[in-house]
Amino acid sequence: MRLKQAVRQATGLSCSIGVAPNKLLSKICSGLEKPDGLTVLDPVEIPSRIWPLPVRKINGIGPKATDTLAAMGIITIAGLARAEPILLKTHFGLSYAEWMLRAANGVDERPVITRADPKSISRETTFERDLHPRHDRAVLSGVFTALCSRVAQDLMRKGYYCRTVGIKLRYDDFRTLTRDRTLPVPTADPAVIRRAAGECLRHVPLERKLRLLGVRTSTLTSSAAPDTADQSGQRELALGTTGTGANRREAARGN
DNA sequence: TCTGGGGTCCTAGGACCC
DNA sequence: TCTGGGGTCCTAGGACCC
Repeated sequence: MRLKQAVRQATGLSCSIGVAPNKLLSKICSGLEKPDGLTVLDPVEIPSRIWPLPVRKINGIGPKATDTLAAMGIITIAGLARAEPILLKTHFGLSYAEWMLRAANGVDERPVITRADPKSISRETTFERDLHPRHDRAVLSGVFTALCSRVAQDLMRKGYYCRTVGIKLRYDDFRTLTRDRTLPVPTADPAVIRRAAGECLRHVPLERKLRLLGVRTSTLTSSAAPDTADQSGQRELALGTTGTGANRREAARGN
């Protein structure tokens, strides 16, 4: 209640809170008495308060899994908790099936983490009208370069370098595809990112109109350990002589 | 309920290494 | 020289979340 008061004082907003033995149950509980709710769950109440809920309430079970479960006759969390493990496994694979069963039984051992480094940084945009790769080439090229610049700015502002650069395309029929390339050396340089993204673009069909274009960077390292151009040359050489997989593959591709 | 812009995690195949 | 097992990295796509 003090937390709710503090939020209201700081923001003027109400909030709903779930107090439970773990993150999974807290998340479910936080939604049970919206708006301005405060739900406290004792583990012994799992059968009475959690099991009657639809499976969709579990954070991690989305539209697809909900549909598949419904087709198996499983609607509630109770039904999921009782489900035959082998049956779940055939539909969802071992690890997701095991996770589902644990979740349905209120088991969740994940630690609370309040801060984590990002895994990827990206920018994307949907056009006001679908653009054709050939007829609207100039516009697309400008947008593409701008996206690369914004991603590079984001990287620099947040203090990261990326080693993998990728693109995302959505066609006018809503099909989405991605391509990515991994660089030998981490970078936050807009020109290097633009070149790598352009390379990705060459490996994609460009006959249809495009609805969306995006640029993504991943395999991030923090600013603590960037390679300067000079050092990277030496590092390349050293890797070449010791023979890591990555370096040999680069060599095989003619880099 | 749909769309948009940002993310995370998982799976799977291929290439390559020891 | 070949085969096999175990492992990593890269790439692509899908499900899911806010």
